[in-house]
Amino acid sequence: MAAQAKSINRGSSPGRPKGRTSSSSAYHHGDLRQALKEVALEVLAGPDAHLLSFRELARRLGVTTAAPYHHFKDRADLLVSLAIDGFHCLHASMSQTAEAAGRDDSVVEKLTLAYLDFAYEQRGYYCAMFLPEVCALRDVPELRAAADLSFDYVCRAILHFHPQLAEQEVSERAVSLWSFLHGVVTLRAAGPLGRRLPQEREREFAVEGVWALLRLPE
Amino acid sequence: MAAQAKSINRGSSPGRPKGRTSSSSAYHHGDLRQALKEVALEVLAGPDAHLLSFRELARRLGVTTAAPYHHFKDRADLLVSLAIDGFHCLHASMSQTAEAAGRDDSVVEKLTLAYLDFAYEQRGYYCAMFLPEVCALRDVPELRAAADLSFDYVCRAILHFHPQLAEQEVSERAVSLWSFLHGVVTLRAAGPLGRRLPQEREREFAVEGVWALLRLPE
DNA sequence: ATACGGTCTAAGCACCGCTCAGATAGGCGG
DNA sequence: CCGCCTATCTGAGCGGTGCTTAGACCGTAT
Repeated sequence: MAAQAKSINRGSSPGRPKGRTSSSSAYHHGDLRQALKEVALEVLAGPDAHLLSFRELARRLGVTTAAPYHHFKDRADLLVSLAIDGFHCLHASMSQTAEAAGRDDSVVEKLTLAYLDFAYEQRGYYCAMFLPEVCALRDVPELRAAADLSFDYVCRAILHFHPQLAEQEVSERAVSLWSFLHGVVTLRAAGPLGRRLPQEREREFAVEGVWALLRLPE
Repeated sequence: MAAQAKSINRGSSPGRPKGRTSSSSAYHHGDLRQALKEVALEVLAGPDAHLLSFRELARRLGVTTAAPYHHFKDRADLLVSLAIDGFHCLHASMSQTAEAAGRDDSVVEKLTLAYLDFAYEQRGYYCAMFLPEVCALRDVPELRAAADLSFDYVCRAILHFHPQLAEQEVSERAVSLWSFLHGVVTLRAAGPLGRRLPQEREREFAVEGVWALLRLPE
């Protein structure tokens, strides 16, 4: 060890913010807040997500362990921030999908696949969104609002198929779809699905399940 | 040399194992391994599950921080041990339920409710079973075997309702039921269900969802 | 009675989250 | 131009954590 951390951005010229990094609050690092979020996402998406630590993030970015605390109140603050971004991202993904799909029944299938794609391709976000420590803070208004954005979108999609349903019933239907898909994703990540449900069957399987839950007797 | 262990419980009477704690391998503590599991379950079931630590458990039991390592290889070893117990417990619960229910359709409802009851009443076990760090170790043969016990039980129950289904299809159906129920439990614990699905509707709601998934077109 | 093995303690290493005093850099009014 | 102000970052440090090691202790087998 030693060496390395000694003087990284102190070498010759003083300013790290060299080329005026285009935008943001460029200072020593450039935009440490954004950089922290990006690196955290990478770690969350990896296999060793549970050992995500502020110190590790700081190390990767070449700053001291105290630096992150000028951009996030604490560890949970960063995770909640990522979860909010994640819900916005999921909502955007579903909106785009539905818009491109038109009004026929295929939208159900497309939205289902969009959810799965988001969960797997944006695994960092998905993890942050459903991390126990984040869920425990669901009272944070911004987080709740972001989550409602996605949920309400699903509700509207259901209402389009069952215009006669009462609000409470629509809401329940949405919960049941979300529970099913979240369960599939979680159990896949947890491992036990590996042997019982081949990966290549999963998407078709999920769509079938969603249809079954949508067609519940009314 | 030097040092010499001060002698803490050497004072007057030597024995820690005083009252001959009734059974088990009574030594200093009595049965530290079992005691660790029980206290860990309590912590896991509580709201601050994420700060379960060996040191905390040792503190609660009045032993030093190194003592637990003579009974469990490491933290994960204890958690896996609890998860195995949990799967056995779930299997036992489902078996009893089904046996008491007879052969009619009501068994589906009873098994569904048994799963929910287990998840909520044995929250410590349920948490241990689906903790990310535990799921990552699903290769441990004993853990896999315990999990298969419950899963295969569900498969047999499905086969009873759809005798003509191929093995792969039965397995998929079981996955879909499990995903749905696990999703409901997880989202309930995560928070977002709170406002969308009243607690008193949850059991009925879960049964309806299970029926829908069971009746999938074949 | 002695040797032995399972159980526990004491001490310590490396890592973690988080805090605080102070150095540094850039923007502001004078 | 200067000096001040604020945001940012560093270095050091506190208490907590997982895990290891050396040694003390107990109960039992020999």
